Amino acid sequence: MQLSPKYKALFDTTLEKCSLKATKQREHIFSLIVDKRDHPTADEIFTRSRQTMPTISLATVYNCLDTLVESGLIRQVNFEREPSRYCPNLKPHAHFLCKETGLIHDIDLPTALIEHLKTHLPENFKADQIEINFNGSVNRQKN
Amino acid sequence: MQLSPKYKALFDTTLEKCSLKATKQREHIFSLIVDKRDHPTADEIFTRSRQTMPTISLATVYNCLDTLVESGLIRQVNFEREPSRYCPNLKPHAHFLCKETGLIHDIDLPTALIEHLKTHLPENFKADQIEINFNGSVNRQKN
DNA sequence: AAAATTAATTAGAATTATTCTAATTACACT
DNA sequence: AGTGTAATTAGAATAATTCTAATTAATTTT
Repeated sequence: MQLSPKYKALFDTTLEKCSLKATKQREHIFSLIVDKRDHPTADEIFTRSRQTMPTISLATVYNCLDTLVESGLIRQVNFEREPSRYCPNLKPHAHFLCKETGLIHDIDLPTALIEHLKTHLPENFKADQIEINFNGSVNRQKN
Repeated sequence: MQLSPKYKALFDTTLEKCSLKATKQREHIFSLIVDKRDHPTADEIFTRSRQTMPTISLATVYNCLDTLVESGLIRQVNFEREPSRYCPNLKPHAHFLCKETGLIHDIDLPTALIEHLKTHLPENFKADQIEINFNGSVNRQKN
């Protein structure tokens, strides 16, 4: 539950840049997401954060998550009508939801490919963000 | 509110193939979505359908939408925490949400590009579906 | 054609994720 | 220490969606 110096610095400078405060709740939630990168929901994060910070409220969890997403420290992942999930991987990547396990997997994508996708937009369309979500199943590897 | 023969045939044969019934509620909702392709929400569809079919219930709208999505006649579009929207465009395409107008635009993409995206998946990942969502703004065209 | 079976629709209640509200707390700056 | 602003908190409110149980419609069997 302790941020590595690298992430701690990222956390502090990013919030600073957005003129937001680096509170202990925000840091705590960020560290949980960085630590266990399993794309938890707000509710799961709430449960986990309570274990070491028993006074934190669900509203704060939502507030912190929104703050972290807005500042660009984490990404919000949405699949269909499911609750939002959160992801600390800041490299360009897609998500893959396995319909059998319910697990979300990160799929690394070359930046060039993402940029190439943007070339299919009409000229007057300016994209801030692209979300690429796969649905399917992961076959157990033969061994 | 009348399906063209082409869409009527598509509707009938597709449901037939899934051994689902081509009820008048399902047809009505499908025709609304085909007719006004503005990516309406379930609630908007409910309001519109009431105008010509005043007895239809919201539950039926949801049921019919689920049925149409499952049978592949329409696509469900999800942006962040917003309510689901529905799209009759069956060609491979992405969606672009303009943060200024709130409008969703279809972005045609070559099938080859979609297929190329799949090549970045690990070998044992089998994708049924890919969803590509852009967020940004549409600049008014100079004239 | 009547009866039986099955699927679809309906109204309204229930659920659930998320947002809002108003009060309190924490921190930064004089 | 006192003031101002931002963040946190608890709990209520909202809104989209799903569930439940009853009714209706359609299809098949007798």
